[in-house]
Order: sequence, then structure tokens, then C-alpha cells
Amino acid sequence: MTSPHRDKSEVASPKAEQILKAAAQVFMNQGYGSASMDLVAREAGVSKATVYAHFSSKQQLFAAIVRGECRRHARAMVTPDLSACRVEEVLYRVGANYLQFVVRPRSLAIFRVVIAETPRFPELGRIFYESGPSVITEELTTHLRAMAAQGCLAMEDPAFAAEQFFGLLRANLRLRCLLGVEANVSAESIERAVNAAVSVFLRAYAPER
Amino acid sequence: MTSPHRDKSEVASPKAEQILKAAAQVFMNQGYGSASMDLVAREAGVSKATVYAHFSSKQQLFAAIVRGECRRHARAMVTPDLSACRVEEVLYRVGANYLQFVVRPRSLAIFRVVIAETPRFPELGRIFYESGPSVITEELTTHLRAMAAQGCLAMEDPAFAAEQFFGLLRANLRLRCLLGVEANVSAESIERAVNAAVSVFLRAYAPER
DNA sequence: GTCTATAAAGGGATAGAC
DNA sequence: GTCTATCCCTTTATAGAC
Repeated sequence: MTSPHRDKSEVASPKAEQILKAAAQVFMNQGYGSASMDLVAREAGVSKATVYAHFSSKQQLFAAIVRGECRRHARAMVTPDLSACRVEEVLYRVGANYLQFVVRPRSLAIFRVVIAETPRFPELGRIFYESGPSVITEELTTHLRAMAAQGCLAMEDPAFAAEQFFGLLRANLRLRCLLGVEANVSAESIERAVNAAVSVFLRAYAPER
Repeated sequence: MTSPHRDKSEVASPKAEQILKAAAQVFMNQGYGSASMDLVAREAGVSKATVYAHFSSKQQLFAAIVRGECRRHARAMVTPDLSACRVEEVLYRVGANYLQFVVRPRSLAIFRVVIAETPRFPELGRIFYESGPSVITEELTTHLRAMAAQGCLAMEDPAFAAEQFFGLLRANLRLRCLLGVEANVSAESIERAVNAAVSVFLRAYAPER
């Protein structure tokens, strides 16, 4: 660490970035197995040898892409400025942020390929979980725990309740997106799903009166 | 329809069955793109030419497998003998049946590959949805609607509530299975998830007193 | 229908010039 | 680091014998 640069994997050369960007498209469009390094090179506008100069194998290139997407997820998952919010508002904003994110085409595409390849790349499944679902579940759990301590909510296991909230939120919406049944999710249907999830969650976990 | 046989696709020749069975294993283990017809033939104990004598291409073989699995799903999704049950019991039994099914390794494997290939085989995603999630959602919707009419539940949109119930049920459990974070799901954790989902759902949709 | 053998193309990965 | 050219293997799919 003699240079002021943060990390080699974050400040890659322009060519490496160019390859990563093209490869991400190729892997997400074709799936890992059907994607070819030839196409990656062509899309990146470089030769195949150059691709291999930066990434030692197809597997490593794929891993680099998934890692990069996971970093982006970890950033996107955090909902800003929640500290001073009431219960409903925390749930609503966390929920809307999450649901909008997961139904985006790019999120669906990376999810598809990570899920598909997890049996062959177990590490990537774990990284994905810990960069996305785990991050946001822990964030919500913290808030729920605080609110339960204040008496605004009544629950025994805030972490479990947080997971229930995300399930409630997704309902079958993401499933339909993944299966191509629901092509474009309108802002209205997201808002409706979030409102409905918040409503059910609050009725279920309201303290006894 | 001059023969008593049900359908050519259901009563295939023994060789075709043998090929389908082996191919299902190969596609689920390797993913569509990485699976090879060579391996399918080897696993089936036949020559590659024989595979092509029964299925005209890799794509068609894959489609035949997914269709077959979807038929099995449609059968497995139906929960028997619910007509005379109380609300909790319907929810509990539908939920337990569903959750046990979706965390099974084979269910996860077919889900992975269908999700992954939906962009290239849009029809298969649709078939999958209509054979599994759609079937069971409609089943539960029917029960919820009847109960709402009886006044045991208070909800405006039973179909939407049914989807919420399945989301609540899955929470992050299937996600963890898909991502390899949770290897083997114990019967206890399934029971706990089902009980928790039923409990939340009933508290949220109980009629006003 | 089923096999062996092979065609024709494309796959991942590398050598060597610059 | 980047290219061209190529190695070597596997791929999908088929021809032709039986």
C-alpha cells in the first residue's frame, strides 16, 4: 500500500473496465454457460488475448462481475435518513427503495445468473446474499428492535419479522418479473405493494391495546 | 384419439423416458448452457444419435423437461381435503405443503434453470408460473374469498392477499436456499415459518370486532 | 430405432510478434 | 499490454451401416 489508490479491484485500468462492462452485458444476456469469451472480446472491442491479459479465465471474469454488482447492491440497499422516522415511514421507505431496486431489469438479470450458477460457484451466492438481502434485513432489524424496545411494536424476533416484511413486500411480484409474466412494473403497482405490506405488517405487529 | 392412451407426451417410449430422466439431471446439474448433449447421451446410456432421434434439438429436449416438471408441480401444488377446514387450518396446510415443496433440492434446481433461461425461452417461464405459483394462488384465493364472504376474514382483494401470504411464507427462506446460504431446511424451521406466516396473516386480516 | 463415425462450427486458452 | 493467429478440445447435429 504505497500508493494513495484505494484498491486495485476498484481502480482498474480503463481497458479492464471496458471489458468488465461488456462482459457484464454478455453474461447477463446469455447466461454463464452460453456466454463466450469471443463475444465478450468482440463487445468490448478488444482481442480475446487482451481479455485474458486482464482476467485469467472465464470463471474469474464472471466472479469479478458478480463481485462488482454486489458492491453496487450493498450501496443501493441502504435507505438514507431514517433515523428520525416513525414506524410507518421507516417501513414505507425501506420497502419502496428495496422493491424498486429488485424489479429493475439489471437487478433481475444479475439475480438470474447468480441463482443459476450458485451450485457451481457457491461463494458467489454467499457474497450476493451478504451484499443485498442480508444488508437490508439487518438494517430493518435494527429499526424494528429499537421500536419494539420503545413499545411501538410487539414482536419476539425482530430479525425474523424483518424477513417476513420483505417477503410480504415481494409477494409474487418479483417472481412474475423473473418468469417474464410481468414485463414492466408500474410505479403504481410498486406503491400499492409497499402500502399493502406496511399495512399488514403494522396490523400484525401492533402492540396490544 | 383412436387409442386408449392419454397423450403421446405422457406415454413416451421407454427410451424417451430414459433420456428425459437423464437429461433432467444433466440440465439441473449443469445449467442449460453448460449442459452437453454428449453428457445427456452418456448418462442415459444411449448414443447421441438416439437422443436426436427422439428430440430434434437441445432446445426441444430442454423444453420437454421443463414441461414435464411443470406438470408435476401442478399436481404437487394442490392441497387435498380442504373443503371443511377452518381458516387457520386452510392457511396452515396450504402453507406447509407449498413451503415443503419449494425448498426441496429438485424444486430449487428446476426453479434455477427456468429462471435463468426465461429470457431465451419466454414460453417456459410463463408455463412454469401457470403450473405452480398461479395454481396455488388461485386455490388459496378461492378459499379466502369464501371466508371473506362468511365474515371470518376482512379483505378487499383476496387474490392480492393470497400472494401476500405466499410471500410471507417464503420470507427469505427460499432465497437463502437458492443462494446456497441455507443448505438443508429442517422440518422445524418450516413449521415455524408456516406458523408465523399464518399468525401474521390472521392478525392482519381479522375482521374488526 | 439404434449404433459408430464424422462433419462443421465454436469453445477456452495461449504463443509470439510488436 | 495488445494484437493476430492458432492450438486443441468440445460442441451440436447428421450420415450411413445395421
